[in-house]
Amino acid sequence: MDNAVIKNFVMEKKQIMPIEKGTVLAVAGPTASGKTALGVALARALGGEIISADSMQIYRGMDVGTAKVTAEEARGIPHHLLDIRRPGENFSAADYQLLAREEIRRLLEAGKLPIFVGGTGLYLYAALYNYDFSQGENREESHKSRLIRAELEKEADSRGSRWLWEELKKVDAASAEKIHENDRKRLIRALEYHRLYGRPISRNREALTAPKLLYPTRFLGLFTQRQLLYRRIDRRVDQMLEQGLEAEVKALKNQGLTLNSQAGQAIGYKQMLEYFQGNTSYEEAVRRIKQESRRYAKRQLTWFGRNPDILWLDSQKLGDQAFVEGLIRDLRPANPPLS
RNA sequence: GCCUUGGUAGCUCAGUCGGUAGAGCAGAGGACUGAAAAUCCUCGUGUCGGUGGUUCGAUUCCGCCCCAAGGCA
Repeated sequence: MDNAVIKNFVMEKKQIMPIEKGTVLAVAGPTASGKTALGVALARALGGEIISADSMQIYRGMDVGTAKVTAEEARGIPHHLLDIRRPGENFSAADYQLLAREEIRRLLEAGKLPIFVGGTGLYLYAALYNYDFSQGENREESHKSRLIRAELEKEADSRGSRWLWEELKKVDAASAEKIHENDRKRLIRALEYHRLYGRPISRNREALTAPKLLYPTRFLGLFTQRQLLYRRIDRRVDQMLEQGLEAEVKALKNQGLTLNSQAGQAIGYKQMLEYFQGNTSYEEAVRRIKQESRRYAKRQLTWFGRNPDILWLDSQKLGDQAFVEGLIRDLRPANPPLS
């Protein structure tokens, strides 16, 4: 009944070695597993700063619904890549990659430990591994890419996604083989890529199958027994409602947040917007928020579960002061020898 | 008390003119290289309310019992 993650859950204390200079730390895990608090604790103890890896916390004004760190929780630790877009603005994994790597460079130069904290797998991997989005093209091209995408979107509407798949097969058989004919988004991206750059998105097969870490990285994952995690998620959604989720979404709606924007797709926001439109009852909206959050957590576990670089920690032990102190002691860089 | 209609997968229900059953939702597993809190794929055995009878064979027909909803007293 329990997921694959538990199989990797063989954390032994002795596996944790002190971090060396130039290392990047990352804390991953499903929603509501305690990443935020652990990140702050590690940052305080190890001289680090946090780089958020969360596709929705980048939006200003989306606070309680995304469980963004509060000033109190941050305890003076700087958090980066939070609140960097207005809801309604678009943002991509490639944008994130660029910004995140900049942050890494900056922090390492300043002698700080960069600590990634977040649950968006693609963002985390885009920053840390050799993911290649063919970034670095100029503005014009990004504009062009948007046009191409809109065009493909239109064609898909009239001809169906099967047609997309046939098109892709003609120009990039390797991708067509990997992408299911119903997976419209990925089909469109693959075609868009080909039309834009004239080469298949699958060109770099080794990087695709065996991604490599770009920095010495210590990857921690938080594991929680499924039932317990679900209970925590349900409870947290209730807390969000108490903390004013409804008012937050209403305010954003008044500022123009809609269901078709990227930000409007966020769990909690989407369902509240639907409720405001009169499509669902309040109770139904709340039920869906909890359910979608649970499903999301499950997908996150699938995403991180197979990663052999991740060292899994039992999130239940995070409440145990001694456990956290022990973890910090193990991670703390060996003191330079008394010269 | 009598009549009617139901009792089938966690939930809502379909179905078997008698050969032990299937959808939706829920749930589980998986994929993921410019939307990723997005997008997509795969997975359905349950004393067919209980009990007796008819039958080679009953969840399906018949009797009785239990439970629920509605109606009549």
